[in-house]
Amino acid sequence: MTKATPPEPHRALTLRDVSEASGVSEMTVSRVLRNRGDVSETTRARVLEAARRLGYVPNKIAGALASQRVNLVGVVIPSLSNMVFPEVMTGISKTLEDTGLQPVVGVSNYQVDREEQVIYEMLSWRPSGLIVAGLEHSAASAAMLAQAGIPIVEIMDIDGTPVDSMVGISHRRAGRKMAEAIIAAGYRKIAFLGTHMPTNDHRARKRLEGFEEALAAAGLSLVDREFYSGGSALAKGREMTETLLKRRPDVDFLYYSNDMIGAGGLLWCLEQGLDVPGRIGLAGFNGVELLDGLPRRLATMDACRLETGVAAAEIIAGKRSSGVIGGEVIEFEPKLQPGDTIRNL
Amino acid sequence: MTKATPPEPHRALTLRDVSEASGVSEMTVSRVLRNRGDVSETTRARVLEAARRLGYVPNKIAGALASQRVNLVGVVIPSLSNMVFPEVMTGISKTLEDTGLQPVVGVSNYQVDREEQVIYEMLSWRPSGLIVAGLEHSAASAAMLAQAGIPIVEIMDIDGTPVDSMVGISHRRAGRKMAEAIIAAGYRKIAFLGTHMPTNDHRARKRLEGFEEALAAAGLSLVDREFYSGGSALAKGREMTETLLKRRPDVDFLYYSNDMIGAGGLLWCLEQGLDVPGRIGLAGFNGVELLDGLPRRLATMDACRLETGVAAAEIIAGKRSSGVIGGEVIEFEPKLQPGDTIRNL
DNA sequence: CCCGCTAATGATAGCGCTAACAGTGAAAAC
DNA sequence: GTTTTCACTGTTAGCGCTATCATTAGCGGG
Repeated sequence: MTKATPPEPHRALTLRDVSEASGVSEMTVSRVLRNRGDVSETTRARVLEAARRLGYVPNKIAGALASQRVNLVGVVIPSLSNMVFPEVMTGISKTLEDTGLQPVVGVSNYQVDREEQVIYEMLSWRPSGLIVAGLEHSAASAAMLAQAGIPIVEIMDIDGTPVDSMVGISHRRAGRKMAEAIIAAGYRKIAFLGTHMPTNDHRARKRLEGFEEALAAAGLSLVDREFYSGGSALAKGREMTETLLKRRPDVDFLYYSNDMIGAGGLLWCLEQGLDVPGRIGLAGFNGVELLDGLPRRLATMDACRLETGVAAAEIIAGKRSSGVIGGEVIEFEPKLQPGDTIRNL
Repeated sequence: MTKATPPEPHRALTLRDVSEASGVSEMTVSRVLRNRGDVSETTRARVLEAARRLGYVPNKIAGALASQRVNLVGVVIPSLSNMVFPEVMTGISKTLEDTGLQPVVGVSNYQVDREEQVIYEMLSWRPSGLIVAGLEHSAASAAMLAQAGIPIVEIMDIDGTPVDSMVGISHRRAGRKMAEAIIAAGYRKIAFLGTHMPTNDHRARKRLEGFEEALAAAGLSLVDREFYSGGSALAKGREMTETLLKRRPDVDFLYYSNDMIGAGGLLWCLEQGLDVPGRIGLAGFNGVELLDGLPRRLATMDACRLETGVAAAEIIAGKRSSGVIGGEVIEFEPKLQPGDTIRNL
């Protein structure tokens, strides 16, 4: 801890400073800096030079208040650390890039009350739109969203009723589809491994519900299940798989609630020399990039995260002029990626 | 795309609406909503009830302009998708939680000009402080930061001169330390595998420089090197390792610029039945959680990301009253985690 | 030579909130 | 009874910018 360069104490610069330095009115400076209205080339050059020389940075707070326009789009997601939301963010950022809108991220940690705070905080900055992960919110959150008077897009789940618009896949249907593929491949003693329920991960829950529905429709039911929470997902997948297979050696398929624990399980099975997918099959969910590097490719189901981000951002940016002004519903079709861990049909 | 509940067109509520609904002045409403100054219990209750009933959300734009205070802390990082920045964010968020400050993330994609834009955008919202990853910025960025008049903390690298404060580890030293451990363990034909240089990943570059310095000091030099860019890091690690070992079968140590490609390499080596760490040793960098689930634990070096986030946030929040007002320098000591892929000394 | 027009610039009035100060009434002190 | 005090509430004046309208100069046409 030593002393370095202490920043000089500065009164923050305002339009007036630039205006005085360039000999024109504040209004003209404002016009130059925003490229709005007619300004002569010479004035423009003089103003820009002065602004640059002084190191002027406009005050958007004042600008936003005066113009009643804020170029921000709030994005409320449960977590940054599980690889799935960053990809949605990529889609959002890319789409917003050429619209002058800027995404602002808030993280709710899968907690309803935290989400409520984040939404409140975001709305208090009067953004141009809000993208929220999931359809399940506290009553207060839902009320705020409905009242906000801006486009709201709920993403990554469409099994429910949106406040305004929604974009994503049906997790219930994704679970069903996976179960059908597994059954069709001839597996019968199927177990589930996932995050500890009931968490507030509604999407994982719906997936499992859909999965069990499809099993039931085929006269089957889950043979066993194993849950975890916290820790390294890869390591947990490994442990859970070992535990479960020790308990029920007859199981012939392991359905994981996400790819990370699935990858852990796959590594364990391969180490044990188990015949995958002959003796036992495995499948995860999400289609994370990581899987490409595994010794064998885990069967999974793509959640269309990039597309979801893109479509959500398009709705906010008004790029998707379908005539409808709000309340759009866009469903993507999750694609099964059979990989190498499920028998060929 | 169907029609759902269209949000009713609302004129946004203001303090005046709440004030009229509760029969007190706007000022009193403001006081209640901010818990500031003396307000009688009965008035407070009336105001809160009215605010709640109307669904009032304060306008922070106006509040910030009037009070000249913004409870935002800008965080500028190169990427969200490589697992390392989310952990820094965790440290920042947790530390800021009870200070009333809110982190706002901006992503620069390892591009200098993009970083400049993001910094400009952030500063234009007049945040209470700014946390920026790295010490290398464009001249314009550096000037803006120096002028901003708010605490600036550059993180994750201390090999250079900060604008104001800096927190992190010395990557040069981390590279050196790893090289020394490898040499001490008796490895002599050492190769490097990493991201394609020169990227704008200055930290990886400095690590390699330190690494080569230490090799040189022991009379050694890199036997070979291999670079990649883009794609699944795990898969790339696998490919690069194969390529490199086919080219130079005599190599006895592989130093990876990050854990993800290291993990890919490790998986490949194990599949090939190579004797790790006897015949060949491996090491990565970063200490990602993922590694815990691998069949063998990759040697790595912890970058103290959580601590870095915490300390940076503390500086901004003024929690670290070391007497010094700015220009703090906090260095963390990267810890070697030998794992199972480097011979015991 | 005046009119009408356009291009360029300036003056004025807020945006919705809060800091700072100015009351107000009732209880406490003299 | 009068003054002081204190707890509470209201009034005023901006914060730094932009929307809107007003003004000026320049210029070609009749």
